[in-house]
Amino acid sequence: MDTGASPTDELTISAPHRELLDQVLDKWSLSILNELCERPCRFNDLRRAIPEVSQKSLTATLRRLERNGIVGRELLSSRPVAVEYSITPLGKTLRQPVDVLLAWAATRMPEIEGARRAFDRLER
Amino acid sequence: MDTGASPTDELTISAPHRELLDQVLDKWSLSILNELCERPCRFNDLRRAIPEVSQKSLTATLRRLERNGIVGRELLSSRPVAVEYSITPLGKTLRQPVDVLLAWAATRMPEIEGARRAFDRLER
DNA sequence: CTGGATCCAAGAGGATACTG
DNA sequence: CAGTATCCTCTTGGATCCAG
Repeated sequence: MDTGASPTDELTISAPHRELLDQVLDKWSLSILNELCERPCRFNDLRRAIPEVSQKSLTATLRRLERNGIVGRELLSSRPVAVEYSITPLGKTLRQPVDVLLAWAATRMPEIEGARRAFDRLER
Repeated sequence: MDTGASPTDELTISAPHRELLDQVLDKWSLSILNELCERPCRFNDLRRAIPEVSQKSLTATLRRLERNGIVGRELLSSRPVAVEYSITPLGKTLRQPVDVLLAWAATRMPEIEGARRAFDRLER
């Protein structure tokens, strides 16, 4: 495997890409994706699974993910309204890149914590 | 090394990891990394390279990246003060995961724009 | 049960002025 | 040149109440 990066610069970042990643990698999206990758969930299932998120933020995040085609929303019944959220095929393709990122975070965390301590020590 | 996590959920997200990714993938970090991956830069070089960022945000982002060991800061002279920012070895390890993410964004962008249009059409 | 509407507090971030 | 300090605005997000 070639880690030598592309000869030119694959890393160039455009505004639309930045915006997309902002929408998809925001504070709660990863936790939601994590839940929905395991099983479809109703609204309150997600609230229970991620207790720190407020109802408002959960609604907003789900709407955003739905708009971007990452999660699907299905009306199940309509008397005591039931809604089921699930991951879409497109959403599943996001998992591998995110896993790479999480793996990086996990591996490098000790180094980074060391850097933080060194920085804080000097800066004080 | 196995931390005891089940083999199927690599995607589990912990608070420290989330926080780390927030610090390192925020609005301006990717553009800064992009510049510094090509060459070390002085403060105003970066301002010119990324005209949309304010001085305040640039300072804050550089400080944060420096604290996390992603960029280095070197005082060059001291009469008309000169400072050079550069990517660290740790910072370079971030490039591959970010590239994977950007590649995802680039390939999936058409699909996502389609999803957005469909959503907006129905919701209106 | 799902989620819209409203109010409010806290933080992010821009503009400007000033300093070593 | 490379910031720091201040002010001020705008957004984000929590809490609460209400509706289909």
